[in-house]
Amino acid sequence: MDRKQMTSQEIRNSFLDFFRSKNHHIVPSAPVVPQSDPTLLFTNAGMNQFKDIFLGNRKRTHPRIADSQKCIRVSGKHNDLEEVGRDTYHHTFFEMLGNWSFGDYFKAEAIAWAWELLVNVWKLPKERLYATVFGGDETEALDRDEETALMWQRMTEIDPSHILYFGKKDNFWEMGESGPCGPCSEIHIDLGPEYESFADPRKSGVNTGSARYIELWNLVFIQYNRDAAGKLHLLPAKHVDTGAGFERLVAVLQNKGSNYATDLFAPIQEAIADFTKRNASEGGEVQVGFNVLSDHIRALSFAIADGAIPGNEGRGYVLRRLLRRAARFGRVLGMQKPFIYRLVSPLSIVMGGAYPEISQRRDYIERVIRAEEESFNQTLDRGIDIFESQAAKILARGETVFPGKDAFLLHDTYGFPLDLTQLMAQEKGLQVDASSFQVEMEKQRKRSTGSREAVYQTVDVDESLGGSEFVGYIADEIETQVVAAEDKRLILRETPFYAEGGGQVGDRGWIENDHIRFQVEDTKQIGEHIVHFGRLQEGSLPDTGDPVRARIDTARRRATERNHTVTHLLHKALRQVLGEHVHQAGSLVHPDYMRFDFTHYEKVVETDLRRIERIVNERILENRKVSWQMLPFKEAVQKGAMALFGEKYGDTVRMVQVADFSSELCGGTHVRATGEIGEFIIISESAVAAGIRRIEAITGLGVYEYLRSREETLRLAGQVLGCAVDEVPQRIQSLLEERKELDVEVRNLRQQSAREQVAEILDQAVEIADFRVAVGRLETRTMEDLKNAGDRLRETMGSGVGVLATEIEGKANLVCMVTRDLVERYSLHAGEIVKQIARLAGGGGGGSPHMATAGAKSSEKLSEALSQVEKIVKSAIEQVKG
RNA sequence: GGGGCCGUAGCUCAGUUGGGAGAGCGCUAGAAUCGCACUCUAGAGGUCGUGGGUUCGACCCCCAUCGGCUCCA
Repeated sequence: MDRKQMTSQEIRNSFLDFFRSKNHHIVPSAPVVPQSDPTLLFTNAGMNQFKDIFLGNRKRTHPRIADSQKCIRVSGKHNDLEEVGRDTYHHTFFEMLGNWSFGDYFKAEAIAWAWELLVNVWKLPKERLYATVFGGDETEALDRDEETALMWQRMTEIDPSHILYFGKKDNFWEMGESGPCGPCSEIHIDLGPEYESFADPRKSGVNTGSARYIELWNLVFIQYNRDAAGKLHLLPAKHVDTGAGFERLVAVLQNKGSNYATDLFAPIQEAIADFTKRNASEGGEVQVGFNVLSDHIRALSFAIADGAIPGNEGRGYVLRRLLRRAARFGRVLGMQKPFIYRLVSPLSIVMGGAYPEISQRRDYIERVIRAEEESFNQTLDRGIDIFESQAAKILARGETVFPGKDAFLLHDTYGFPLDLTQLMAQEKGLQVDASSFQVEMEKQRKRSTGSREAVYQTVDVDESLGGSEFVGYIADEIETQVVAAEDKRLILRETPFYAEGGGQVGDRGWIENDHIRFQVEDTKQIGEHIVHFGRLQEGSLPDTGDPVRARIDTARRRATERNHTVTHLLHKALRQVLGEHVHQAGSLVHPDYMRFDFTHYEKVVETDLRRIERIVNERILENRKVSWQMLPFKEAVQKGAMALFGEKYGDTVRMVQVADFSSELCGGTHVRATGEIGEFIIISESAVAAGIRRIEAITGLGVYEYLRSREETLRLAGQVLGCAVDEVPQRIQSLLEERKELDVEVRNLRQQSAREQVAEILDQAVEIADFRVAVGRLETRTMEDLKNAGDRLRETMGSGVGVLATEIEGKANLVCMVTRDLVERYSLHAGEIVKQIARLAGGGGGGSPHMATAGAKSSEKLSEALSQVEKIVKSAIEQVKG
């Protein structure tokens, strides 16, 4: 093949340039961590960010769009994590090139352009290209997609014998259980016989799993909507959704047999070779290790850059698993200490150009990865300890099998990987029972098969009335019309209600007219509609078009605004005091308080907190003007507006400014001038996760109430202590000291009293055989005292049995002592003796041979029981003698 | 979302049918030394994660809850 070799960067750009020339609007990649889709762990396909358009929840902004989308896939039917790194083309992180038509062009253009780009621009040999077409499905009553096949023949120079039909599994695309779907057409390339992975080439071909034929591009023609019942309906507007796996494309265009050999991975692999002094060409597990590390570092870095953090659930747990798998292969390469974080640097060189978040957040990504590597080492150390003691037991029994159950326990409870267990077992000459391990694993899978189906919320709206214009920046109430009404949900043409977003909670309030009164409890955005959730207090559900007055709870909104604006002040103050590495990592703006999460590697010291608090309060006192404007994204960034990483912004953005101090992109509502905030205090500073701190604070009347209640508490303390408020700490100090002295004194007195009482009881002791039995009641306050008295008795009586009793809160308490010599000589057992006494008193007890305690609910029969002690001891001795 | 394990002294952890809260390291003081380290002796330090319940009695059993670790989705 004669072709100028393009770099990956050039290939990416040429794709975008090509579609730009076909009137496509180029958009940036959405974050890999979805901001507003809880059904999705990670962005896993190019179409994710356009889902709402397909569902009809959001209007298109452009009829034609193209982009390169970063994606992460770690589980799913064709993506087993354990396989990544073992072949040449599966990845956890990949880029998906795509072009879209929203109700604009359809099959013909999609096919023609794909062909043009592959053959004319990228110069791929046309005789090696194949096209697959949907072959119909009887159960769905769908015909063969002959239209598409015909277009391939007419519009391209493809070899007609290379047009192949496949079934629903390969050539019918669906988003989920329900929703938009349609047939698709894939383009595959034959890399040549040298890539054949089957012994018998006759079995090989497109869609057989042979490494020789690989898919380059999938063109999806969305023309149906599957309803909840599973039935297909033709869509009024047809869409095109295409996806080309970037890494494969680069491998093909750069003539490499493996994605890992392309310039996307090579620099990372070189760095690995440099650190480990090993070489991927050694093959086997070493090569797999190189692949795994260079793959996983991409997924980890991009996810962390977009705001995800390793943790123990959800997407955080996915990251943790990726890192641990990488670390495990690091060990294969002889690396015991953290080093994976050092791969962020070569990655940033490769990808930093196309995705600046990687180079900009490099330090932070490295810190997060390193911390996680260190924590994994701890997990391993713990696992090794457990394995060693387990293995020692097995060896001691002379066995050679390490039970699968134990291996599973190590894996399940302590996170110790099976292959490590196997390796360590081997070194000790043990064999892990892998099949019973798998049995346990299967049980666990069955246990947790909690079906979680994706639920897509949609709303039916009469589009002719327009819908959901937010006017809340300037108005608290407005006369408008109902656009849609459902049980507990209302949509208006215009609304002053702020929908939950950007950390700010949704507004509450009322929607009413002469006939109805609807109380709004929360406001949320679904697609492009602002939905008012609440309940009808009066009247019945309004009709579409009915006039209503919408009115927010202004007191609540004003309080929320104070907390929102102060978030911006705090953000800026944090950066001034702690440094520019501080980035917002989440926030909650509530009427009662605000919560602000930000990136910072250590606890914020008290003096810094006070400085931050002071800066914010100074800005409040200066009563600076707060203003906002809509402007193009690029312009806003040029003006120095702070944008959040991982946040998806449109072309035009809203910039909120606090005069000469802060400037942020933000859709939330704010006070008009900082003076409205009143006052600001930080309530707490804490850790959320490694590298993320959280500040909680309050403003306005909240501060007043907080300080008032503190003041009241302090005042009460002073009152109780009988001193001035200022003297409270001192007073407490001296009281504590006094208390300590009294404690000592009381203890001495009690001991003295116990000594006297014990001496008296000892005087009245009875001789049995060659020892004494002392029985008596005394006055003590606690069980502790009684036990101490017992100790005293045993120490002074030399050889004997002592039973002491007391009454505490109406209950009988007993303690029985037997001196050591009697325990040995007569096998006397204090526990047994006390049990019998307690039974007589209507209670229970027990203990060790030399000391035991017992009790009963009432002390009524106590004296009677004590009178039997002598008898009980005697019979105990006789049993031994006899 | 469903499981498993763990929260005991400043740190690492023991604590076995429910019957007096422990060890090692660290800390303080003393002995020894010219001084330090080592050593020896003594001591301080515990709401046994939190809240309920069962029991005469709970670190231990039951329920709830919070936090950490971990596996599966």
